[in-house]
Amino acid sequence: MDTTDLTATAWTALGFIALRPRSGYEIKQACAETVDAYWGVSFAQLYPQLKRLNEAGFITGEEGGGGRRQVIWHLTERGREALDAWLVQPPAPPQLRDEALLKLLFVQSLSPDQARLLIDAKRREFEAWIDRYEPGDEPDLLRSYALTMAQAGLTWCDAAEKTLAD
Amino acid sequence: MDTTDLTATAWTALGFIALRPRSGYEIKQACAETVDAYWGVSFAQLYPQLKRLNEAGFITGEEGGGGRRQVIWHLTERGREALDAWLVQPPAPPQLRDEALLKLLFVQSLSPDQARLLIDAKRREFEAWIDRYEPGDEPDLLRSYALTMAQAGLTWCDAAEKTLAD
DNA sequence: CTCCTCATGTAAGGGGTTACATGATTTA
DNA sequence: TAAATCATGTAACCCCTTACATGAGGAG
Repeated sequence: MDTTDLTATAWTALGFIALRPRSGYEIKQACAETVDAYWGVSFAQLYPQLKRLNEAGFITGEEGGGGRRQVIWHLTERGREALDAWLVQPPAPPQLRDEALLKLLFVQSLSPDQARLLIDAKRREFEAWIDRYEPGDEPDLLRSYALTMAQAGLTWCDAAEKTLAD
Repeated sequence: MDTTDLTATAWTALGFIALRPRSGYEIKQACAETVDAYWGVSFAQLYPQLKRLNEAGFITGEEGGGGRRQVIWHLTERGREALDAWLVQPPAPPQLRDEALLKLLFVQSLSPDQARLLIDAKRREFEAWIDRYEPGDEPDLLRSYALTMAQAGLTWCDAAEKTLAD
């Protein structure tokens, strides 16, 4: 009933369960395949939150039929309502922490060599994104987001190195 | 001596002090003007960390001469060495949490209207970035980073809305 | 028979945010 | 003289991460 103690991780889990019934392990996998880059989820947060979602009556557990022990979570009607209510609330402002950019601020005027190293690090990062979120078959807004940003990042890397060359 | 208990906030403060001597309040201001968007710093973290930097011998405090009570922090030689050592270490991978994108994942196939609202929210965010990091006089790598990303974000918003129109 | 993957959890610690508390000084 | 800004700090809480713990099933 009291949804105040649900963390963002809980809503993430609820969202994936709404797409189709899953185990906690599968939710983690789904995160890794989709929102990984801008939304981290760890088991240590996931399992306790699943328990809370269950207590709140938003999901129900079903023992998996396979040989391995697992619990498949299903969305309840109340869970659907709670999820819909959460989805229409204005999203929290994005939070990011990028140590490379912070360091770049401090070295950009002092040491062009170190600045170049930091830019290289970011370049590899963006290239990894592009590899990872390669264009797929179906149109996916998140995939295209990651790709657009990564491509822009590479453009910035080129420009930044050119700036340093002066 | 023991630098292990210094948080990223401490290194941020040290970096700004290295640029020129400042008070804690001025460090906060400098963050707000530069790294704000991708590196949050709060007073509650800042002041204790300044105390630790002082205990470690990385900075020394000087009572401000003005009417108001304030401490101006100066970088020591050891502080410079520690900062340089930190700067050359490989930067930690960036961490971001964007609730809008998470919600978008869950509504993109179900409710185009809600998806449009989320895209609008991101659009306003990017526009705010562009206003805030308006091109300045001197070439600044961080400013251009923010602007490049914001512009790419707007491009994505347009494309995403077009995708939804189908 | 060993190792990797599947699968679910617990314990401890850490960095960060929000809220609270205080007081002087400038501005309207 | 009231309000906004300057300026420093503390207390409580919260979410997350890392590390640890356990055990079964499949692959080689």
